[in-house]
Amino acid sequence: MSKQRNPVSIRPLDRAFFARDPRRVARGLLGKILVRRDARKQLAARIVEVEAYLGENDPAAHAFSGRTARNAVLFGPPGHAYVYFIYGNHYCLNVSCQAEGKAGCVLFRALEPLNGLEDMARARGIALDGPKAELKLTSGPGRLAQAFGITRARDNGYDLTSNAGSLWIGDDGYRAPGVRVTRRIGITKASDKPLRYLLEGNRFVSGRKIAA
DNA sequence: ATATCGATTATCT
DNA sequence: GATAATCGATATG
Repeated sequence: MSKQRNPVSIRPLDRAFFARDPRRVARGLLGKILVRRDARKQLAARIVEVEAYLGENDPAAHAFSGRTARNAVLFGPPGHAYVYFIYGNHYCLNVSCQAEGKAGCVLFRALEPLNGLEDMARARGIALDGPKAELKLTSGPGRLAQAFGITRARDNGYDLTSNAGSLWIGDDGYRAPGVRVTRRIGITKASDKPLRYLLEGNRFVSGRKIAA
């Protein structure tokens, strides 16, 4: 009778995990799991690509020009969802970091779907034909938000640190194999800084081409 | 295979 | 009035 640990148990990340520099949080989030649970669905997906945004010190960050109605969550406590709407079409999910008044955050760019793939496909409006279709479920910030039903009205400001909630982030003990760091995607300001973190070789990482 | 482009709206200047 | 932390479709080699 050796000590046994349930391999599928997932522990929520606590507030202290997010109360650090966004670069540390971004690295730490790789390999963790985003969970959506409501009456109808149980969605889970492993975090394979993220970007750090450094608050008021970072020209590419939404918080760069100070607090507004839109980015207020970033100036609040760590571990809360910051959801914004972009290009008239897409929602993107971030988690607030650092501390109250320090508006760092991490953008979720790609996930590897683990559970509830059929529900994700339905939310995305696509068919789950083959292994290739899975790649279109959660590879990209807009795609993963749609797959998880994330909207600003529903999720902005939501506390992501409780596994009693409908949206949270957990650790199942998985250890990230290799982490690669590149420039951030799709931004015009401070685009040279190495603040994008991804799991090396993971096929769910967004964007075929990598800018070093 | 990569490149370019239109969609569509909240937010800020 | 311009812009944007994107996506999917279309064009082209």
